[in-house]
Amino acid sequence: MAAARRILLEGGYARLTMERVAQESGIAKTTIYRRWPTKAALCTDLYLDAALELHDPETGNVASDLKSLAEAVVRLQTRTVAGPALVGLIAEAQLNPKTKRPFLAEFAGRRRGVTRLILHRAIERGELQPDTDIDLVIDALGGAVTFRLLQGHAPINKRFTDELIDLVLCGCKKQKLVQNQDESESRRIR
Amino acid sequence: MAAARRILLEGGYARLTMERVAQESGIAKTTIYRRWPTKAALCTDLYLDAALELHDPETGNVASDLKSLAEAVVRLQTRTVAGPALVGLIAEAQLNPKTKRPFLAEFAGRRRGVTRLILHRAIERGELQPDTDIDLVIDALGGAVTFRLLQGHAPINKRFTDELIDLVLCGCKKQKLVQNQDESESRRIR
DNA sequence: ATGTAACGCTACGCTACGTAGCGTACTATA
DNA sequence: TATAGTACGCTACGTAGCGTAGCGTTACAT
Repeated sequence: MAAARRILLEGGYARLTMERVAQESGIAKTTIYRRWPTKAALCTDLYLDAALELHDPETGNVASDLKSLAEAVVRLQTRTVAGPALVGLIAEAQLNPKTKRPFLAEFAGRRRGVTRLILHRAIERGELQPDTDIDLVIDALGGAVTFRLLQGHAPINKRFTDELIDLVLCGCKKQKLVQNQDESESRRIR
Repeated sequence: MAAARRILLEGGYARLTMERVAQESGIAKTTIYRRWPTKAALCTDLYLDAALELHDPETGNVASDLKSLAEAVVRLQTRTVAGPALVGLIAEAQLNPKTKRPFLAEFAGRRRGVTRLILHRAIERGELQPDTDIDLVIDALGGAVTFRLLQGHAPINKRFTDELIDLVLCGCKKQKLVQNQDESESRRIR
Protein backbone atom coordinates (compact mmCIF):
# COMPACT_ATOMS: atom_id res chain seq x y z
CA MET A 1 0.00 0.00 0.00
CA ALA A 2 2.86 2.38 0.73
CA ALA A 3 4.27 1.79 -2.73
CA ALA A 4 0.90 2.25 -4.36
CA ARG A 5 0.38 5.46 -2.45
CA ARG A 6 3.73 6.76 -3.60
CA ILE A 7 3.04 5.95 -7.23
CA LEU A 8 -0.41 7.52 -7.10
CA LEU A 9 0.90 10.70 -5.56
CA GLU A 10 3.75 10.98 -8.01
CA GLY A 11 2.23 9.90 -11.27
CA GLY A 12 -1.51 9.76 -10.81
CA TYR A 13 -3.78 6.88 -11.61
CA ALA A 14 -2.43 6.46 -15.11
CA ARG A 15 0.96 5.41 -13.78
CA LEU A 16 -0.46 2.98 -11.25
CA THR A 17 0.01 -0.51 -12.64
CA MET A 18 0.08 -3.66 -10.65
CA GLU A 19 3.44 -4.56 -12.17
CA ARG A 20 4.89 -1.33 -10.97
CA VAL A 21 3.46 -1.65 -7.50
CA ALA A 22 4.99 -5.12 -7.35
CA GLN A 23 8.32 -3.88 -8.57
CA GLU A 24 8.58 -0.86 -6.30
CA SER A 25 7.35 -2.64 -3.22
CA GLY A 26 9.55 -5.65 -3.84
CA ILE A 27 6.50 -7.89 -3.51
CA ALA A 28 5.46 -10.38 -6.13
CA LYS A 29 2.48 -9.43 -8.26
CA THR A 30 0.78 -12.70 -7.41
CA THR A 31 1.01 -11.91 -3.74
CA ILE A 32 -0.68 -8.59 -4.29
CA TYR A 33 -3.47 -10.30 -6.15
CA ARG A 34 -3.87 -12.69 -3.23
CA ARG A 35 -4.78 -9.75 -1.03
CA TRP A 36 -6.78 -7.63 -3.48
CA PRO A 37 -8.75 -9.34 -6.22
CA THR A 38 -8.53 -6.37 -8.58
CA LYS A 39 -6.74 -3.12 -9.01
CA ALA A 40 -9.96 -1.32 -8.14
CA ALA A 41 -10.09 -3.09 -4.78
CA LEU A 42 -6.60 -1.87 -3.98
CA CYS A 43 -7.56 1.67 -4.88
CA THR A 44 -10.72 1.46 -2.83
CA ASP A 45 -8.70 0.51 0.21
CA LEU A 46 -6.30 3.35 -0.42
CA TYR A 47 -9.19 5.77 -0.71
CA LEU A 48 -11.09 4.57 2.33
CA ASP A 49 -7.94 4.59 4.37
CA ALA A 50 -7.26 8.21 3.53
CA ALA A 51 -10.89 9.22 3.92
CA LEU A 52 -10.98 8.13 7.55
CA GLU A 53 -9.96 11.61 8.54
CA LEU A 54 -13.31 13.06 7.51
CA HIS A 55 -15.68 13.58 10.39
CA ASP A 56 -18.59 15.71 11.42
CA PRO A 57 -17.16 19.01 12.73
CA GLU A 58 -20.33 20.09 14.58
CA THR A 59 -19.42 23.72 14.92
CA GLY A 60 -22.90 25.02 15.62
CA ASN A 61 -24.18 26.20 12.27
CA VAL A 62 -24.45 24.89 8.75
CA ALA A 63 -22.15 27.29 7.01
CA SER A 64 -19.18 26.63 9.23
CA ASP A 65 -19.96 22.93 9.46
CA LEU A 66 -19.83 22.69 5.69
CA LYS A 67 -16.82 24.93 5.33
CA SER A 68 -14.94 23.02 7.94
CA LEU A 69 -15.75 19.73 6.28
CA ALA A 70 -14.85 21.17 2.92
CA GLU A 71 -11.46 22.21 4.22
CA ALA A 72 -10.76 18.62 5.14
CA VAL A 73 -12.03 17.46 1.74
CA VAL A 74 -9.78 19.91 -0.05
CA ARG A 75 -6.77 18.61 1.82
CA LEU A 76 -7.86 15.05 1.20
CA GLN A 77 -8.31 15.51 -2.50
CA THR A 78 -5.31 17.63 -3.24
CA ARG A 79 -2.66 16.44 -0.80
CA THR A 80 -3.40 12.80 -0.22
CA VAL A 81 -3.87 9.73 -2.27
CA ALA A 82 -7.62 10.12 -2.16
CA GLY A 83 -7.74 12.47 -5.13
CA PRO A 84 -6.06 10.27 -7.72
CA ALA A 85 -7.58 7.14 -6.21
CA LEU A 86 -11.06 8.54 -6.54
CA VAL A 87 -10.47 9.79 -10.03
CA GLY A 88 -9.16 6.39 -11.02
CA LEU A 89 -12.06 4.56 -9.48
CA ILE A 90 -14.54 6.77 -11.26
CA ALA A 91 -12.79 6.16 -14.55
CA GLU A 92 -12.50 2.46 -13.89
CA ALA A 93 -16.18 2.19 -13.09
CA GLN A 94 -17.02 3.57 -16.51
CA LEU A 95 -14.68 1.36 -18.49
CA ASN A 96 -15.28 -1.75 -16.48
CA PRO A 97 -18.89 -1.83 -15.32
CA LYS A 98 -18.25 -4.80 -13.04
CA THR A 99 -16.45 -2.49 -10.66
CA LYS A 100 -19.24 0.04 -10.61
CA ARG A 101 -21.51 -1.50 -8.04
CA PRO A 102 -18.97 -2.12 -5.26
CA PHE A 103 -17.50 1.30 -5.89
CA LEU A 104 -20.83 3.00 -5.41
CA ALA A 105 -21.66 0.99 -2.33
CA GLU A 106 -18.35 1.60 -0.59
CA PHE A 107 -17.79 5.11 -1.71
CA ALA A 108 -20.95 7.03 -2.34
CA GLY A 109 -22.29 5.79 0.96
CA ARG A 110 -19.51 6.96 3.22
CA ARG A 111 -18.72 10.13 1.33
CA ARG A 112 -22.31 11.37 1.38
CA GLY A 113 -22.92 10.35 4.96
CA VAL A 114 -21.25 13.21 6.79
CA THR A 115 -22.72 15.91 4.61
CA ARG A 116 -26.15 14.37 4.95
CA LEU A 117 -25.77 14.46 8.71
CA ILE A 118 -24.80 18.12 8.70
CA LEU A 119 -27.68 19.13 6.46
CA HIS A 120 -30.20 17.06 8.33
CA ARG A 121 -29.21 18.68 11.59
CA ALA A 122 -29.44 22.10 9.95
CA ILE A 123 -33.00 21.43 8.84
CA GLU A 124 -33.99 20.32 12.31
CA ARG A 125 -32.45 23.49 13.72
CA GLY A 126 -34.42 25.56 11.26
CA GLU A 127 -31.37 26.90 9.52
CA LEU A 128 -32.45 25.57 6.16
CA GLN A 129 -35.75 25.56 4.40
CA PRO A 130 -37.58 22.49 5.65
CA ASP A 131 -38.26 21.15 2.18
CA THR A 132 -34.58 21.26 1.20
CA ASP A 133 -33.62 18.31 -0.96
CA ILE A 134 -30.56 17.04 0.84
CA ASP A 135 -29.34 14.82 -1.96
CA LEU A 136 -29.65 17.67 -4.39
CA VAL A 137 -27.50 19.89 -2.22
CA ILE A 138 -24.92 17.14 -1.84
CA ASP A 139 -24.87 16.68 -5.60
CA ALA A 140 -24.31 20.38 -6.16
CA LEU A 141 -21.49 20.56 -3.63
CA GLY A 142 -19.83 17.24 -4.32
CA GLY A 143 -20.46 17.51 -8.03
CA ALA A 144 -18.66 20.81 -8.34
CA VAL A 145 -15.65 19.49 -6.46
CA THR A 146 -15.55 16.26 -8.45
CA PHE A 147 -15.97 18.25 -11.64
CA ARG A 148 -12.84 20.23 -10.93
CA LEU A 149 -11.03 17.16 -9.75
CA LEU A 150 -11.75 15.37 -13.01
CA GLN A 151 -11.19 18.24 -15.38
CA GLY A 152 -8.55 20.16 -13.55
CA HIS A 153 -9.74 23.35 -15.22
CA ALA A 154 -9.72 25.30 -11.98
CA PRO A 155 -8.11 24.90 -8.59
CA ILE A 156 -9.70 23.23 -5.59
CA ASN A 157 -8.96 25.35 -2.57
CA LYS A 158 -10.61 26.95 0.41
CA ARG A 159 -11.65 30.03 -1.48
CA PHE A 160 -13.47 27.86 -4.00
CA THR A 161 -15.28 25.73 -1.45
CA ASP A 162 -16.21 28.69 0.71
CA GLU A 163 -17.76 30.50 -2.22
CA LEU A 164 -19.44 27.33 -3.38
CA ILE A 165 -21.06 26.79 -0.02
CA ASP A 166 -22.23 30.39 0.13
CA LEU A 167 -23.67 29.99 -3.33
CA VAL A 168 -25.63 26.88 -2.44
CA LEU A 169 -26.81 28.34 0.85
CA CYS A 170 -27.74 31.81 -0.35
CA GLY A 171 -28.01 31.64 -4.13
CA CYS A 172 -26.75 34.21 -6.57
CA LYS A 173 -29.96 35.98 -7.43
CA LYS A 174 -30.16 39.64 -6.56
CA GLN A 175 -32.49 39.90 -3.62
CA LYS A 176 -33.02 41.71 -0.38
CA LEU A 177 -31.99 39.33 2.32
CA VAL A 178 -33.82 39.65 5.61
CA GLN A 179 -32.06 37.11 7.77
CA ASN A 180 -34.29 35.00 9.86
CA GLN A 181 -34.17 36.64 13.26
CA ASP A 182 -33.30 33.44 15.03
CA GLU A 183 -30.53 32.73 12.58
CA SER A 184 -27.83 32.72 15.20
CA GLU A 185 -30.04 31.33 17.92
CA SER A 186 -31.47 28.75 15.66
CA ARG A 187 -31.38 26.05 18.27
CA ARG A 188 -34.66 27.50 19.51
CA ILE A 189 -36.48 25.71 16.79
CA ARG A 190 -34.65 22.46 17.31
CA MET B 1 -20.29 6.93 -36.90
CA ALA B 2 -23.73 5.40 -37.14
CA ALA B 3 -22.39 2.08 -35.93
CA ALA B 4 -20.48 3.71 -33.10
CA ARG B 5 -23.58 5.60 -32.08
CA ARG B 6 -25.60 2.41 -32.00
CA ILE B 7 -23.04 0.60 -29.90
CA LEU B 8 -22.73 3.48 -27.44
CA LEU B 9 -26.47 3.74 -27.02
CA GLU B 10 -26.90 0.03 -26.54
CA GLY B 11 -23.94 -0.96 -24.47
CA GLY B 12 -22.33 2.21 -23.20
CA TYR B 13 -18.72 3.18 -23.48
CA ALA B 14 -17.44 -0.09 -22.11
CA ARG B 15 -18.78 -1.96 -25.13
CA LEU B 16 -17.38 0.47 -27.62
CA THR B 17 -14.28 -1.09 -29.12
CA MET B 18 -12.76 -0.18 -32.43
CA GLU B 19 -12.90 -3.82 -33.48
CA ARG B 20 -16.60 -3.87 -32.87
CA VAL B 21 -17.24 -0.62 -34.69
CA ALA B 22 -15.34 -2.04 -37.64
CA GLN B 23 -17.26 -5.26 -37.55
CA GLU B 24 -20.72 -3.74 -37.20
CA SER B 25 -20.14 -1.03 -39.75
CA GLY B 26 -18.55 -3.38 -42.23
CA ILE B 27 -15.57 -1.05 -42.48
CA ALA B 28 -12.01 -2.12 -41.89
CA LYS B 29 -10.45 -1.09 -38.63
CA THR B 30 -7.51 0.44 -40.47
CA THR B 31 -9.84 2.66 -42.44
CA ILE B 32 -11.41 3.94 -39.25
CA TYR B 33 -7.98 4.76 -37.92
CA ARG B 34 -7.24 6.65 -41.10
CA ARG B 35 -10.08 9.01 -40.26
CA TRP B 36 -9.74 9.24 -36.49
CA PRO B 37 -6.31 8.89 -34.94
CA THR B 38 -7.66 7.53 -31.66
CA LYS B 39 -10.77 6.17 -30.13
CA ALA B 40 -11.10 9.37 -28.12
CA ALA B 41 -11.17 11.42 -31.31
CA LEU B 42 -14.04 9.34 -32.62
CA CYS B 43 -15.94 9.85 -29.40
CA THR B 44 -15.26 13.55 -29.42
CA ASP B 45 -16.78 13.81 -32.87
CA LEU B 46 -19.79 11.83 -31.74
CA TYR B 47 -20.21 14.11 -28.78
CA LEU B 48 -19.77 17.38 -30.61
CA ASP B 49 -22.12 16.22 -33.31
CA ALA B 50 -24.86 15.51 -30.79
CA ALA B 51 -24.16 18.66 -28.82
CA LEU B 52 -24.88 20.90 -31.78
CA GLU B 53 -28.47 21.06 -30.68
CA LEU B 54 -27.61 23.14 -27.64
CA HIS B 55 -28.18 26.82 -28.10
CA ASP B 56 -28.96 29.93 -26.15
CA PRO B 57 -32.74 29.98 -25.55
CA GLU B 58 -32.94 33.69 -24.66
CA THR B 59 -36.31 33.55 -22.99
CA GLY B 60 -36.03 36.81 -21.12
CA ASN B 61 -34.87 35.81 -17.64
CA VAL B 62 -32.17 33.68 -16.11
CA ALA B 63 -34.30 31.06 -14.50
CA SER B 64 -36.12 30.09 -17.64
CA ASP B 65 -33.02 30.45 -19.77
CA LEU B 66 -31.22 27.98 -17.57
CA LYS B 67 -34.17 25.64 -17.26
CA SER B 68 -34.71 25.65 -20.96
CA LEU B 69 -31.07 24.91 -21.62
CA ALA B 70 -31.12 22.25 -18.94
CA GLU B 71 -34.03 20.56 -20.61
CA ALA B 72 -31.98 20.23 -23.76
CA VAL B 73 -29.02 18.97 -21.76
CA VAL B 74 -31.15 16.34 -20.06
CA ARG B 75 -32.35 15.08 -23.40
CA LEU B 76 -28.83 15.18 -24.75
CA GLN B 77 -27.33 13.24 -21.89
CA THR B 78 -30.00 10.65 -21.41
CA ARG B 79 -31.37 10.04 -24.88
CA THR B 80 -28.48 10.62 -27.22
CA VAL B 81 -24.99 9.39 -27.62
CA ALA B 82 -23.63 12.40 -25.79
CA GLY B 83 -24.09 10.84 -22.35
CA PRO B 84 -22.01 7.70 -22.83
CA ALA B 85 -19.57 9.53 -25.10
CA LEU B 86 -18.91 12.15 -22.47
CA VAL B 87 -18.59 9.60 -19.72
CA GLY B 88 -16.14 7.65 -21.81
CA LEU B 89 -14.07 10.69 -22.65
CA ILE B 90 -13.87 11.68 -19.02
CA ALA B 91 -12.75 8.21 -18.08
CA GLU B 92 -10.30 8.04 -20.95
CA ALA B 93 -8.78 11.36 -20.00
CA GLN B 94 -7.93 9.97 -16.57
CA LEU B 95 -6.44 6.70 -17.72
CA ASN B 96 -4.66 8.14 -20.70
CA PRO B 97 -3.46 11.64 -19.91
CA LYS B 98 -2.46 12.30 -23.49
CA THR B 99 -6.13 12.62 -24.38
CA LYS B 100 -6.82 15.06 -21.58
CA ARG B 101 -5.73 18.29 -23.17
CA PRO B 102 -7.64 18.01 -26.47
CA PHE B 103 -10.67 16.80 -24.58
CA LEU B 104 -10.69 19.85 -22.35
CA ALA B 105 -10.12 22.22 -25.22
CA GLU B 106 -12.85 20.80 -27.42
CA PHE B 107 -15.33 20.02 -24.75
CA ALA B 108 -15.10 22.26 -21.74
CA GLY B 109 -15.01 25.25 -24.06
CA ARG B 110 -18.16 24.64 -25.98
CA ARG B 111 -20.13 23.18 -23.13
CA ARG B 112 -19.49 26.08 -20.81
CA GLY B 113 -19.98 28.71 -23.47
CA VAL B 114 -23.75 28.84 -23.59
CA THR B 115 -24.19 28.87 -19.85
CA ARG B 116 -21.59 31.59 -19.53
CA LEU B 117 -23.51 33.66 -22.05
CA ILE B 118 -26.78 33.26 -20.16
CA LEU B 119 -25.23 34.17 -16.83
CA HIS B 120 -23.32 37.10 -18.23
CA ARG B 121 -26.48 38.53 -19.72
CA ALA B 122 -28.28 38.02 -16.43
CA ILE B 123 -25.67 39.99 -14.55
CA GLU B 124 -25.91 42.83 -17.05
CA ARG B 125 -29.64 42.85 -16.63
CA GLY B 126 -29.27 43.02 -12.90
CA GLU B 127 -30.92 39.71 -12.28
CA LEU B 128 -27.92 38.31 -10.47
CA GLN B 129 -25.62 39.77 -7.90
CA PRO B 130 -22.97 41.66 -9.82
CA ASP B 131 -20.09 39.86 -8.13
CA THR B 132 -21.43 36.43 -9.06
CA ASP B 133 -18.62 34.04 -9.97
CA ILE B 134 -19.84 32.67 -13.26
CA ASP B 135 -17.43 29.76 -13.40
CA LEU B 136 -18.43 28.75 -9.92
CA VAL B 137 -22.09 28.66 -10.88
CA ILE B 138 -21.28 26.64 -13.96
CA ASP B 139 -19.31 24.19 -11.88
CA ALA B 140 -22.17 23.78 -9.45
CA LEU B 141 -24.72 23.20 -12.21
CA GLY B 142 -22.59 21.16 -14.56
CA GLY B 143 -20.89 19.34 -11.75
CA ALA B 144 -24.12 18.08 -10.28
CA VAL B 145 -25.30 16.80 -13.64
CA THR B 146 -21.96 15.16 -14.44
CA PHE B 147 -21.90 13.68 -10.95
CA ARG B 148 -25.18 11.90 -11.54
CA LEU B 149 -24.14 10.94 -15.02
CA LEU B 150 -20.99 9.27 -13.73
CA GLN B 151 -22.41 7.64 -10.66
CA GLY B 152 -25.91 6.92 -11.80
CA HIS B 153 -27.09 7.11 -8.20
CA ALA B 154 -30.04 9.32 -9.06
CA PRO B 155 -31.98 10.17 -12.21
CA ILE B 156 -31.27 13.11 -14.46
CA ASN B 157 -34.58 14.65 -15.40
CA LYS B 158 -36.40 17.95 -15.59
CA ARG B 159 -37.46 17.86 -11.98
CA PHE B 160 -33.84 17.48 -10.91
CA THR B 161 -32.49 20.27 -13.09
CA ASP B 162 -35.31 22.64 -12.20
CA GLU B 163 -34.70 22.17 -8.50
CA LEU B 164 -30.98 22.43 -9.01
CA ILE B 165 -31.32 25.74 -10.78
CA ASP B 166 -33.63 27.08 -8.11
CA LEU B 167 -31.13 25.99 -5.51
CA VAL B 168 -28.23 27.77 -7.16
CA LEU B 169 -30.26 30.88 -7.83
CA CYS B 170 -32.00 31.18 -4.47
CA GLY B 171 -30.06 28.99 -2.04
CA CYS B 172 -31.55 26.74 0.58
CA LYS B 173 -31.07 28.87 3.66
CA LYS B 174 -34.21 29.85 5.46
CA GLN B 175 -34.72 33.52 4.75
CA LYS B 176 -37.36 36.06 4.02
CA LEU B 177 -37.19 36.73 0.34
CA VAL B 178 -38.11 40.16 -0.79
CA GLN B 179 -37.93 39.83 -4.52
CA ASN B 180 -36.31 42.64 -6.33
CA GLN B 181 -39.24 44.68 -7.50
CA ASP B 182 -38.12 44.73 -11.11
CA GLU B 183 -37.64 40.98 -11.08
CA SER B 184 -40.10 40.34 -13.86
CA GLU B 185 -39.37 43.54 -15.67
CA SER B 186 -35.70 43.07 -15.36
CA ARG B 187 -35.03 44.39 -18.84
CA ARG B 188 -35.40 47.86 -17.34
CA ILE B 189 -31.94 47.65 -15.96
CA ARG B 190 -30.42 46.15 -19.09
C1' DA C 1 -3.89 4.26 -69.94
C1' DT C 2 -2.00 5.58 -65.85
C1' DG C 3 -1.48 7.83 -61.54
C1' DT C 4 -3.62 8.77 -57.09
C1' DA C 5 -6.57 8.26 -53.26
C1' DA C 6 -9.20 5.52 -50.45
C1' DC C 7 -10.18 1.15 -48.81
C1' DG C 8 -9.58 -3.94 -47.15
C1' DC C 9 -6.97 -7.58 -45.05
C1' DT C 10 -3.72 -10.04 -42.29
C1' DA C 11 -0.55 -9.95 -39.12
C1' DC C 12 1.73 -7.64 -35.47
C1' DG C 13 3.57 -5.01 -31.40
C1' DC C 14 2.47 -3.44 -27.00
C1' DT C 15 0.51 -2.68 -22.48
C1' DA C 16 -1.56 -4.26 -18.62
C1' DC C 17 -4.95 -6.92 -16.11
C1' DG C 18 -5.49 -11.16 -13.99
C1' DT C 19 -4.32 -16.48 -13.40
C1' DA C 20 -2.02 -21.25 -13.10
C1' DG C 21 1.21 -24.09 -11.31
C1' DC C 22 4.92 -25.14 -8.80
C1' DG C 23 8.58 -24.51 -5.56
C1' DT C 24 10.20 -22.48 -0.99
C1' DA C 25 10.53 -20.39 3.58
C1' DC C 26 8.61 -19.72 7.98
C1' DT C 27 5.78 -21.04 11.89
C1' DA C 28 3.14 -23.68 15.00
C1' DT C 29 2.15 -27.89 17.07
C1' DA C 30 2.63 -32.94 18.32
C1' DT D 1 12.64 -32.67 16.05
C1' DA D 2 9.33 -33.90 12.43
C1' DT D 3 5.42 -32.33 9.91
C1' DA D 4 1.51 -29.76 8.36
C1' DG D 5 -0.16 -25.45 6.98
C1' DT D 6 0.29 -20.78 5.47
C1' DA D 7 2.12 -17.21 3.00
C1' DC D 8 5.14 -15.89 -0.38
C1' DG D 9 8.07 -15.82 -4.91
C1' DC D 10 8.73 -16.88 -9.71
C1' DT D 11 7.92 -17.93 -14.44
C1' DA D 12 4.94 -18.41 -17.83
C1' DC D 13 0.43 -17.68 -19.70
C1' DG D 14 -4.19 -16.22 -21.38
C1' DT D 15 -6.80 -12.29 -22.84
C1' DA D 16 -8.51 -7.77 -24.34
C1' DG D 17 -8.03 -4.01 -26.91
C1' DC D 18 -5.49 -0.01 -28.80
C1' DG D 19 -2.93 1.33 -32.55
C1' DT D 20 0.39 0.21 -36.73
C1' DA D 21 2.85 -1.89 -40.90
C1' DG D 22 2.77 -3.54 -45.23
C1' DC D 23 0.74 -4.97 -49.15
C1' DG D 24 -2.84 -5.67 -52.42
C1' DT D 25 -7.15 -3.87 -54.70
C1' DT D 26 -10.74 -0.89 -56.34
C1' DA D 27 -12.43 3.38 -58.22
C1' DC D 28 -11.98 7.62 -60.11
C1' DA D 29 -9.80 11.45 -62.54
C1' DT D 30 -6.96 13.29 -66.03
